[in-house]
Amino acid sequence: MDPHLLRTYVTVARLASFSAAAQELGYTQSAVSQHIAALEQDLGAPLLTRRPVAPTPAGERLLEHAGPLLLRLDAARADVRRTAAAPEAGLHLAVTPTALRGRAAALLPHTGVRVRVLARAEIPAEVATGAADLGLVDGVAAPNDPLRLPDVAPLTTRGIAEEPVDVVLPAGHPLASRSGLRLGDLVDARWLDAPGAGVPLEQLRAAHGGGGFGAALRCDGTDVRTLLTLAAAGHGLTVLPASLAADAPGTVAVPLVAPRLVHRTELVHTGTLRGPAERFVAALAG
Amino acid sequence: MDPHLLRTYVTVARLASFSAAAQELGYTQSAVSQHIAALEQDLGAPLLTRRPVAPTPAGERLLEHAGPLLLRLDAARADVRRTAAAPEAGLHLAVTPTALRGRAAALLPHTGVRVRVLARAEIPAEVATGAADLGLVDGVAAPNDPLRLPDVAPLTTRGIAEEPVDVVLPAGHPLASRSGLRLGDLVDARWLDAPGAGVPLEQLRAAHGGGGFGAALRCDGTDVRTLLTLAAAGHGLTVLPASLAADAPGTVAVPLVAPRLVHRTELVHTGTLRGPAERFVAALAG
DNA sequence: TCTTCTTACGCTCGGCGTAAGTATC
DNA sequence: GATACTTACGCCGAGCGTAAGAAGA
Repeated sequence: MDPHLLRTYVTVARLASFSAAAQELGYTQSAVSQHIAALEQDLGAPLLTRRPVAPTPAGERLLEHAGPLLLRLDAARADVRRTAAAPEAGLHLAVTPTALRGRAAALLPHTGVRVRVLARAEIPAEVATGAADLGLVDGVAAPNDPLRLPDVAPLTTRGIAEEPVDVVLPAGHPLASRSGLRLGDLVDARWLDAPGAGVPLEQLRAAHGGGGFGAALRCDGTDVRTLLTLAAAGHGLTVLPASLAADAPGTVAVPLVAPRLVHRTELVHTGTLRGPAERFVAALAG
Repeated sequence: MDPHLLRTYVTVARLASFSAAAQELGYTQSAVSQHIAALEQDLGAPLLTRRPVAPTPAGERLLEHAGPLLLRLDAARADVRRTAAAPEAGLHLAVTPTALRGRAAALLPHTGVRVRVLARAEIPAEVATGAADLGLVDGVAAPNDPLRLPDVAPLTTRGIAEEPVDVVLPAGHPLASRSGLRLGDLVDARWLDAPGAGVPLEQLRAAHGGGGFGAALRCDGTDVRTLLTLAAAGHGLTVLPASLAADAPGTVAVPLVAPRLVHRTELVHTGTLRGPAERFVAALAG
């Protein structure tokens, strides 16, 4: 299971074509054919049907494994090189849309910072592969409970902030006058599913334990303003950290009182911090 | 980063010797030397000091990555082969010491079953690499909260049982007459650390949020009886599922009432179940 | 001086490209 | 018959072993 062969395989599967994959990878189409044949021989099972080119059941399984594997391989290489290389001058941050606020924002150095806003699930990979020095991720969890992040590599996480969670309702919503809301009362409400910008419904479903939280509208991307616009227009509910939910026009923020949940922000980094990243983390801790 | 080179590297690091690693791997010592040189060139950094042979900082990082990487590689290969191969006749279970009870035990087929009792952390790897068809893992968690298992490969987990958690005290302990105990009152107690046999202190620490739970005595292995003997002798406290804690001689089991925690048992398997494993899971679900 | 890793060198085999073959649409 | 994957074959380089070299204990 040479990583090269694996990479060829995922490319072929993605493009559903040997010749297109060959072109993308800079091989001849013959070489790609030989790669796939070698993999199939090694694993003792056909991985692709030809004409049309599509993964077999065994191939589907391999595809599920291949992504994380190649990612981890990249992460390992990046981590080792970074450990050995001289610390860089700049500071690259990868953050979720609602994670960079408060102390973290205040303590950011004033020069040499680059910030990338990404969806929650992409942050660990970004940090692991060295595309970012530090990640800031947020989400809802039980108090003092760490967030559940995809583990693409051995990363260190540390909670840096917790605050109450508000439910965002359109102004005039029947529940908008309540002083507190229980998640159980909202299981069957219309919800906005915006895993990139807001809190994934999955996390609410997990916190409540079980089903419900059907998505009325799906919103991709990392723009919180759009999410709030949709909430104000009554397309569904969403949750936000209390300090952020307060000043969204056209909406009312009501504290979520049960189950006991907090909006938690975590810092994600590799064990080996140096340069500006190290100073920023030290400042945050001190 | 050829996996072969990686495997050679971890072997050399483990044995702290090129020649010993060569012998173990069936290479000449020259080949091992070339492997390490190739890796170091590829990664652009020295990984080992020679004489004595020990990992450099960069090498330490690589070691952290290498284990999970090679494990995932094994898991991928096993998964693909299993998907393609004919379903096997027997049923291999990998279980933690206190996970195989109740319905799961009752519904087990009467022939062709092999059970291996392992520490919690080893079960996912066992299932992922195909050494077991199914895993049963237990631990404490918030109600309806999934257990946090090391993710070595894309595995499917499903909760199959939850029950109250008891604290096991030696008979005559000052707190033994209480009707319920709060975890917060026990932070500074003497605890038994038996990650293989019982609930890891780490999980209690996480549930309580913060420090404490110092280990008075460490007990390795997967034998619950020994753990209870130690508890009865007053070497420290431990927690167990209520149904199990009740009948341990020389001890008193007191329900843990806060924070709200449950002893949860989960089924771990790959997506592709067949043969006896599939029937067993279906029986458990139905 | 002995042990242990490194380097030199030659051989073999793996892997790529060219080109011919074959199967499907 | 055109398109797209497979197979044949030759070439080059990667990787292994043998053996000589170097460096530390």
